[in-house]
Amino acid sequence: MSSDEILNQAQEIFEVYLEQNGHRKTPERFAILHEIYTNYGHFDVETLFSHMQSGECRVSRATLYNTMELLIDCNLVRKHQFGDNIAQYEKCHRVGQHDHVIIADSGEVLEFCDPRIQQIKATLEELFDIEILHHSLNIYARKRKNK
Amino acid sequence: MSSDEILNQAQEIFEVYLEQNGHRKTPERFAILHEIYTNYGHFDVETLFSHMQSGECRVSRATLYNTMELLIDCNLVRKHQFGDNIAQYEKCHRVGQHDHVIIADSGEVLEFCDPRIQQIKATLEELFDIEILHHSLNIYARKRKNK
DNA sequence: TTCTTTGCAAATGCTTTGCACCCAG
DNA sequence: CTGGGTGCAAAGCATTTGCAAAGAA
Repeated sequence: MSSDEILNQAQEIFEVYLEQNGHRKTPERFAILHEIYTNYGHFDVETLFSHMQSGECRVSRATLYNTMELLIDCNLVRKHQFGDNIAQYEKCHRVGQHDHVIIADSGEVLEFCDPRIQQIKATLEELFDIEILHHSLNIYARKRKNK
Repeated sequence: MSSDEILNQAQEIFEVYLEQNGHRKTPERFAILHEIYTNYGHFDVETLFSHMQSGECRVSRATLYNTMELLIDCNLVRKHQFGDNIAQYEKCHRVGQHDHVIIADSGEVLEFCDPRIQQIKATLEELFDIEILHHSLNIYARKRKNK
């Protein structure tokens, strides 16, 4: 599936979500979705804000924060807190469940997916009699120096 | 090992750490360590602050934040970010590596330890040629309703 | 005495909120 | 039209910082 198709699907999902929840389909909301799905893997609100300031549709920080909540609510975006207190966001439509390796020096974020996580979750659900909603696994590491 | 012994060991570790790194052994620092090791599992700075205000040794928030860094540096305390942007801390001397289940409704924190995490980490170190420093795995769940 | 540490209060930086104006429905 | 949405600026809140005073070495 091309990234255009992914964007289109995301827009459709967002539209349906907005309709079903009685929210208006404003140009700002779609501009934000478009920006996110066109340009980023992981990002923070400030980056998004400054990029969109130099674009055609300028939105305020307030609108960005509002819209992020909507996008999170309809599973088009996920929110992370990687240690510092700047929230990081990530688009997540059709992106398989994965986890993160954060490189200490550079802040670079790698992604991986290990099936053993699912096994652990299954064990926990039984052990604690809980229903797992989601999880976050972050590995903090540094690159090996000696080759 | 009793909790008194754990406290004593922690104090000793802290003392050695302070000496070796040219930090002074102030009463505030030991009062904070004592408060943490006597009273909490997980806690945030504000809780610690207000509890210590009503105690004998009153410390400022600034000192609390400073001291938390020292304690983290010598592995007597760990820092978490469970989603919101209030940092949560946890004492960790002689507490085996473990991870967390956060119950959505109540905010209750359960602990667990699964050896498969270590296996995953070993795999990742090889895969990405990195040296893993630490990790954080948080499972967000809700309690099963029907019994 | 010396120089780190403390405490206070002000500053910072991310995020939220209040409110007047605007526009999707 | 009408009420939800937007932008702006102000407010909130956790955390950090500057600086004078305190006190550990």
